[in-house]
Amino acid sequence: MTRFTDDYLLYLLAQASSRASAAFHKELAADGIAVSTWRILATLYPDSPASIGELAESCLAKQPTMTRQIDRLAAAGLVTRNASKADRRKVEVRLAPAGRLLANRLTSMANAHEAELLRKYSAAEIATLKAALNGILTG
Amino acid sequence: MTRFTDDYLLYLLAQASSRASAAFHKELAADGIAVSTWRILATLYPDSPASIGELAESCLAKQPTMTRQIDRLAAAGLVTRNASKADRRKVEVRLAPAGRLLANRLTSMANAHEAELLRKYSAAEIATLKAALNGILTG
DNA sequence: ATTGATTGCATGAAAATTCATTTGATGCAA
DNA sequence: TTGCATCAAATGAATTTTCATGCAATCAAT
Repeated sequence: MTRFTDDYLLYLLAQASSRASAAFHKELAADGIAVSTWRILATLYPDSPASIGELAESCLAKQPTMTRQIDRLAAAGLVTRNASKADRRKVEVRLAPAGRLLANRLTSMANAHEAELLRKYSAAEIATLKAALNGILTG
Repeated sequence: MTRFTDDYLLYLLAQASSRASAAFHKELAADGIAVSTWRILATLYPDSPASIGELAESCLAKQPTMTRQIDRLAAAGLVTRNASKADRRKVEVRLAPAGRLLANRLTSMANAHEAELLRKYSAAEIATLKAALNGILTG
């Protein structure tokens, strides 16, 4: 008897996401960088400010988690946090110079890793996969 | 300027996985079922015993986390835990009757949710997506 | 069989995440 | 305006997860 998960798309997606990221996450760990930190920097890079709520959604975390992550990154001088001009309830988070520098390095690593991961696929296959994933996101 | 993440495959994968599962996870929450519980039951269903380590990998958790999850599920009477005959270091976890009953209900819900999610795609598109994801897993 | 290394799981302590709630800001209707 | 519902973020408490480590079973080599 086969397992239920063998043909369950959501399981496949979660496993694929986890395994595809594993090698890169190991590189991050070797650099002492938490995955959550990487996600925040990647979201803000190169110059896209975001609110706490937007960061939480982008980084797959809850809002209180993100508030505390930004506490840490701000204390470390990687991001700045300012009340939004338009709506003072919102916090506008953006990369500080040190954060942009780090993000620049990490995104290079990420691009290299992605290229390696996709090396065995054709451009058409990759485009198909990305389109399908985007379809799930927008559907 | 676009965001780095806009075209980064690993981000796309993680987001797609999270969003595709969100609706079903909400159903689980309404039933008072933790996602981690669901993953364990789904892995064991219908009758596939697994070790703590195998469950951890299948459920995207670390081994100590899984030990504690199984503590809870065993206490709740949903799974049994026995030393493996072949290798007494290993713990053989399997569904208890109550767990199988629950898993049966949840997998039905999961199948219905997946069907709904995939309704707008053709069989060929779905096959392509699954093949690509499997490629990532085995690559 | 004995030694030494490895594997699988358990567990105490620490860290990260989340829940529930609060606080302050905004928008809207009367 | 005033009052009220809503929204964004912060925060204390509790839960969950993870790290570091320990222990017992197995394996490999002699």
